Amino acid sequence: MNVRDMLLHGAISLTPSEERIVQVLLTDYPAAGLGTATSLAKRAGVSDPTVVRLAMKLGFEGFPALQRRLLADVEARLHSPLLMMEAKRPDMGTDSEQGAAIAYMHSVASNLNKALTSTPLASYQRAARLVMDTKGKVVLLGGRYSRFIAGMLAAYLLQFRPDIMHIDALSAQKTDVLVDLGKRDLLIVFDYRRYQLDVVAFAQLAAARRVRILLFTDPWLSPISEFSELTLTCPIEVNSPYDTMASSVAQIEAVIAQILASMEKPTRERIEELEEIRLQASASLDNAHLLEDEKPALASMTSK
Amino acid sequence: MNVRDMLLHGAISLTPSEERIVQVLLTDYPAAGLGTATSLAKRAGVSDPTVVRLAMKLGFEGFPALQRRLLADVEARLHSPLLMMEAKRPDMGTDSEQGAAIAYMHSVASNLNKALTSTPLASYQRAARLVMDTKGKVVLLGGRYSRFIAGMLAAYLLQFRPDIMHIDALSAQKTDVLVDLGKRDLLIVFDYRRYQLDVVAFAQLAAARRVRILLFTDPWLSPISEFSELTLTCPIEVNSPYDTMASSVAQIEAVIAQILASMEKPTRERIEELEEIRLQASASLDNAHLLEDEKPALASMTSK
DNA sequence: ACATTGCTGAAGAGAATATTACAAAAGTTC
DNA sequence: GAACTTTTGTAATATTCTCTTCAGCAATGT
Repeated sequence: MNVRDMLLHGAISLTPSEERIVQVLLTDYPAAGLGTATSLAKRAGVSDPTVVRLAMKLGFEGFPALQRRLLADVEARLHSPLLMMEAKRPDMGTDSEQGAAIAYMHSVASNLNKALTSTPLASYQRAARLVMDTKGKVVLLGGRYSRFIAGMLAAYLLQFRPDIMHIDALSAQKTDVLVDLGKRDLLIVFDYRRYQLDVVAFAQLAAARRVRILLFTDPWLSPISEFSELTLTCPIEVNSPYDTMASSVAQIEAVIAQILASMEKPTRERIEELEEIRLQASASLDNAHLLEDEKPALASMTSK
Repeated sequence: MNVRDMLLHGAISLTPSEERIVQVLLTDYPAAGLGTATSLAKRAGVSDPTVVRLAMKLGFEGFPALQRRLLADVEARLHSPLLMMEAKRPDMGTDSEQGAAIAYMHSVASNLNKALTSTPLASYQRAARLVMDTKGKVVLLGGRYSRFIAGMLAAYLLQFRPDIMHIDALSAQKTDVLVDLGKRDLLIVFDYRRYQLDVVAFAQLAAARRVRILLFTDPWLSPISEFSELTLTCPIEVNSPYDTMASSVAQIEAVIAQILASMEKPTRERIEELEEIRLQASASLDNAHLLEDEKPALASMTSK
């Protein structure tokens, strides 16, 4: 079993600091682990003994042992047939001209795959628990674009628990919200690169008030990560001047899925039923269609 | 210049022992050089000082310096998209119990792949043209969840053309907007299943006023498709009581990419520059971090 | 045959790194 | 809110690694 799988599916419970290390390691796997233990520690913002402890927790004799295993992985991967193909990759002409949209979709797909391999299950579990165990309010906040993601998550969460509050546009007055927040509350903040000053400032103020913080950001990490309780990262770079948010959306949906899974059966069933009913209600709305088309699965585009 | 090229095309004359080292290094590049100097020496059947001398001969300050350079190579090679795909491999029966989030992500990934193959390029091109050729206003509207996607698209479009208007919550008063709309205008509407009555109604009224309609919906088609000018579909079903919106997000981003691609160069460059500048501005925000590590590409977070 | 030059490895000094021990801080539980 | 457990970082220690010095060795030229 290679180290990546150990980190992703490992049955070991990780402490917050250890989780940060794992995150760094997975984001830049395995290179991040091939330097010294101290360099890895610094990158993860923890101390070197913590790195060593993690190595031992994983069953290695010490950090060098883990490193040797990583090296074996590198070797294996660099000799894989895929890499040979990679060497002579033509780079596709799809891009430049006409097929921009298709090229873009491909690029998003590979981005999503990266997301898949760089966030361990434990992070989702923690996020789910963090949200559901919070006794006080849950406040959501996002940046210029990411505020829409915050909104989505808020819309979902509303169905699971009370006291959800989405701060859409961050005006000066909105800072007043902070007055009512304390250590029993949770701030979920989305801050992807070109980290917004006002968002960071808000989070900082919240942190000062001991509000717990769940941060969604990119692998470069928003400054907020320094005082967040849990940070979930997600790759965002695609072949476009803009970053993609598709993976981020998938990520919050995954958190929702995790919450759903960790609920007691009765609760979950109630919600599923609720959703079922809504679906049927809407279906009856346009029965007409359903009667005409037996297999709508591939009907895609019509026009006039 | 990477180390391999230095070894291959380097203009340095090598002693026999050094040549053996180079050979080993090239045979198993770069893994052979990532351990200790002594281990490499042993593999080449020479002594460690010889390895050190070689490193210096190549212009490095010492063996660790050479090693750092090798690491950079690894990173570059391992981060190619192709290898990411290979690394993912689902395996595992993660599903049912604990791994809900991971299972969900996989499911989204396959959903996205489906999206990739089910919308022809032509649709994106038409959508792009429709948006950019509209002389009048562009109004965006979505349902309970999809209104966030509408918001995102609106946020992007605002940068490309004037007269963008996002109707967030659909109140009775908002219908008044219709008064000002006519056949020179465009309504972009998102309506995924459990098609919302009010959204459908609004679209219907718009259609009656000859407003052109661009519809984003699922393969089962919202009733709006009957009077829309162009319909883009996108699979949404995943293993969860809810539907995913990740692919929909990817889709609108793809439309943006297409718009960007079909712009005249000057316009596009202006926008790309704008984005560049924003990015740099935010980068300088945490320069402090980047200075510490030699390889900032992934250097990400330090603290305390 | 001898001297010169350059290559190489052994050994050890010095530096960097990993690890342990301990104490402070944070979180948890009653 | 106090006692407990857990987690984390600091500082000291132990280990490992790099690199320098030097002496032996081989090749080449005189």
